[in-house]
Amino acid sequence: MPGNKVHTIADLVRDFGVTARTIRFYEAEGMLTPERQGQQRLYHPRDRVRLTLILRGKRLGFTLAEIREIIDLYHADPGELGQLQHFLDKIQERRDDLEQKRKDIELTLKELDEVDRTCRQRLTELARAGSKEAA
Amino acid sequence: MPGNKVHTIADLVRDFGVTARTIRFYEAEGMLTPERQGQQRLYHPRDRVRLTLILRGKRLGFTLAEIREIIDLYHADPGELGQLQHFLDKIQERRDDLEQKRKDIELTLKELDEVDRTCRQRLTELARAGSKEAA
DNA sequence: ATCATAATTGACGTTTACGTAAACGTTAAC
DNA sequence: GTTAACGTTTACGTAAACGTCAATTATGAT
Repeated sequence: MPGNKVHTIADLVRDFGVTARTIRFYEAEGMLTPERQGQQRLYHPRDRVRLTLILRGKRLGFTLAEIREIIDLYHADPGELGQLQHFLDKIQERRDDLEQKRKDIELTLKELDEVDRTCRQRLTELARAGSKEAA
Repeated sequence: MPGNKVHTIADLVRDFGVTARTIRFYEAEGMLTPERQGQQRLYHPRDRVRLTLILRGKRLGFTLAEIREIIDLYHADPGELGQLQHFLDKIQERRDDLEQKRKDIELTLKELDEVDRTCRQRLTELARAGSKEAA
């Protein structure tokens, strides 16, 4: 149960389906910051959240650098006014990017539906031909 | 005008925003099959379609190998019954994949919206504070 | 004929995102 | 007290997807 506990690296490996190497790599990249108990790493809920975000980003084809930027947006200090406008711009960039991906998905799904239909049609044709042959 | 004409590699570079190296690379990978006129390559509408599909796939984070599979689905010979079922399975895999991406996009967009809202809120706060200060 | 422009080929280089292996340090179990 | 299980560090390796030359070749303009 990933409720409120801390976790070992093996837990994350099990829960997220990635290798320990990968998890340490993300830490080396500054994207995870586990506590240390002597030599061992202890992962807090915060790290699990981040890992979730990282993997989600990966599924969408973002590079780690882009994912880092996105995560930074989430945790960004409000800061001063100029920074804020910059943030808003960054957010809009990401949104445009995601909207593009969404369109790409719709198109691809439509085309796959089309292929699927003709495929099933051909299937029933073959079935009919088969039953005739048998008769 | 990419109507029905054939195109040089420079045309594709211009129209698709990729380098000639990339285009030749895709050909070496068997994903484009331009006609040859002596030494030069001539790209037909078919190649433009494929390039479109390739770039769309890339935006969605698919590897070239995956993109190749998807394109193959589009042009797959109906073949025999066993093949057909296999195709249908492949199609379903891709669909599931795309649905997952869609969910990921929705989540990310929601979170970005959230960040955007708090960002704008902070912005108006700063604006009010600024106007008070001026008074 | 020559010069510029566009295209090709071949080869090596680069970045990203990890994989893999070796050697070492804990802790728990037997 | 040693062996097994788990974790760490260091370092080199690798696959994918091109980038970046450098050396040709063809073509059109002057």
